[in-house]
Amino acid sequence: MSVPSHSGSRPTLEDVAAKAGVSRATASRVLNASPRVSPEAHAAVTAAVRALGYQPNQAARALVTRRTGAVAVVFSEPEPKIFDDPHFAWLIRSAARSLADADAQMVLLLVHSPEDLARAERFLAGGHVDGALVFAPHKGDRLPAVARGLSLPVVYAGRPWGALRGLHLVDHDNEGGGVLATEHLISSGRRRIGTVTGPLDEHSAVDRLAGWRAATGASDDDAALLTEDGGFTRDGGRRAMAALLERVPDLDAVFVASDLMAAGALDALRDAGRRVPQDVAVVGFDDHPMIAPHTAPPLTSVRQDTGNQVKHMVTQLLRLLRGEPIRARREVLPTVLVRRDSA
Amino acid sequence: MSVPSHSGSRPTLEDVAAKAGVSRATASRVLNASPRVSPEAHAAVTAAVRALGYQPNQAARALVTRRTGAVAVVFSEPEPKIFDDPHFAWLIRSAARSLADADAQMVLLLVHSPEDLARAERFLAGGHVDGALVFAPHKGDRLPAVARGLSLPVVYAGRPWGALRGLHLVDHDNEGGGVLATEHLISSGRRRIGTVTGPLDEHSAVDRLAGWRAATGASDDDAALLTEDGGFTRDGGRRAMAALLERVPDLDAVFVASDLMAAGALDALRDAGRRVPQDVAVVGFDDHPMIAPHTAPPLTSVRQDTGNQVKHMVTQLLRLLRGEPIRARREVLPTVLVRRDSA
DNA sequence: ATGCCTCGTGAGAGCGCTCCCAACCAGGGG
DNA sequence: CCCCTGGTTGGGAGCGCTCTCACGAGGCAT
Repeated sequence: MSVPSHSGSRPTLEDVAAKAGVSRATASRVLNASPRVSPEAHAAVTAAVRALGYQPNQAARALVTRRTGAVAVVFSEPEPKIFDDPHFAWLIRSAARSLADADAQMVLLLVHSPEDLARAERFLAGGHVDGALVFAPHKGDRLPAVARGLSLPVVYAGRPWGALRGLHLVDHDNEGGGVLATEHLISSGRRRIGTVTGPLDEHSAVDRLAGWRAATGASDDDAALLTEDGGFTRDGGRRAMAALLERVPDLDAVFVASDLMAAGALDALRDAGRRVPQDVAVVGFDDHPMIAPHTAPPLTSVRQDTGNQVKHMVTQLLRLLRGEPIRARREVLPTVLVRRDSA
Repeated sequence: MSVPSHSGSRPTLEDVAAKAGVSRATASRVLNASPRVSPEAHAAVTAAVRALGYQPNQAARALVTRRTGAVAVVFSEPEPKIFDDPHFAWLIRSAARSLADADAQMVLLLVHSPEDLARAERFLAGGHVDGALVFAPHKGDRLPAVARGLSLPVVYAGRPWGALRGLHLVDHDNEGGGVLATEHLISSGRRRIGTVTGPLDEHSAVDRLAGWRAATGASDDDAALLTEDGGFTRDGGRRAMAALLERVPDLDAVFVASDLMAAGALDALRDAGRRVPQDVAVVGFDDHPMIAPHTAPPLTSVRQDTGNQVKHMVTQLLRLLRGEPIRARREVLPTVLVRRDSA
């Protein structure tokens, strides 16, 4: 039964080769754009591919090349967070675009629970993907440790907790951004500058706070007084702002470590009857396109270019996959201040 | 060179079999939970798997089984939409959860442009996935036609445009929901009831409008007067509400076809100095957990259970994949009215 | 004319897995 | 005592592809 092509199923490379009158090897060369193929053979194979509607079998290809062409994008965050915070939508979108541009498939893994983690580990170890982009900012998250044991190329967003040796990551200059924001407030004459921080189990939150601290030169006592955790949520920002206002009535400026929290802070300020920026100046962080330009008043904010960050992560991962020596294991992207009306 | 296991690379089934002292076939049987394996062989293989840290090679498995264990989730929407509208975050999250529960991998495809469409087609045709969940509500979208030519099991969210023959889909009872909302307004004594619709190139928007029309029994003239397109965006909802208010000053109720638009409509009503619900009663649609309970006043809304819809889509797709006869090609999920304070 | 290199090509060996088929080893009935 | 049955096992083919290797044909220098 050496039937060359059973009409029912998808055509194989064998069928293409037969139709083009060349060997399977030559057909494969054409498909993989090998240089050493005669123009005639190339034309014949191309025509056969088109005529047959041939599509390479990815599983067969992956089996021999040991490459799947897919990349996992892993978010390790509590479930509500990932889906309230518009920042994540932005990250997912950026990842989708960057990976599509690189012709890599994006496999999305959302890790909320220990079971999810076990599932993700199994998946990542299973050879389904060539590498992974990991978003796991929280202290105590087991994902980085798990990923490390996997011998899978991984690039992190921001600094994960724990040992950084040998990790590849793309971070933003969070501390520099905090300095930028705070110095802007100082140079516009503000004297009593508070800050609403993110959860301090995330490096980004810690670093932004450090920037504020460095720029204000606050004493330990002042820092304790002028700092309030807003948990990177809108409600948290509102509550933190209200608390700050109560504790420090003469506050005339605040650096809020995310735009989402800043939106909440603006609500709190409005409720308290403070005018922005006349009574209290506000600087946010992220320059989120869906938030910063649309608050009342529009928010002065530290821009972190999320799309760019993800693009760098993809670039770094692709380099890793190609086995190229990587320029910098840890990339730190700059942040800039975008001035609007709130400060 | 018949070296059984080269220590550098991942262990293969061959290695497991050797270590367990059985044949590759028996080892395979254990892994695939075949019944006809002796307890001893089973134990030996299980132990070997654990000892070696064996992970099946998915590519090899996919090559022979012709199954990848992955499902594509395709969103065909203009880029801004997918990422402003919290509804999409909700959909993605639901899909991630349902597919994870089904032990299927989720490959996310975002289609914004013709190039994206071509890429998606190539991907879907390439045998990377066993099936697809498609969200392509807009009239004129080429995706459903493309998908149809692919001989890939597909389940749609809502009714796509074009011929429905042979399509599998899970929809909500949008018209019924529109009736529910409007009758609630009527029964609470409202007489002049307008509606803010979604873009009428989506069936869901058309159906909700039809529900309003059926319940009000509006004449063509009245329908034209009392209807305004809000485009399923917050700003659109605000503008539509403002337009309606201007055109029909004695309006005392409005059915807004999405919560996001309803939030905008509430802004417009506030701007116009109308009290809700005293002057104008408002009913939304979606009962989105991030919006409806948090507006001022909290929104009475028609609940459509998105998580449930996606779960049904996954169930239907899995059935399709197993080759089981499918109960209903077109499932229509009920909607219920959730009363809060806005109507 | 002879050697050598380059170029295009085909044969064939796998990649790691599943699954068909035949072989095997009991034990029980004829 | 032999055959048959039923459960368990291993051999081996084959999924569709890539890639190494060897080979023939031509071009150039010797």
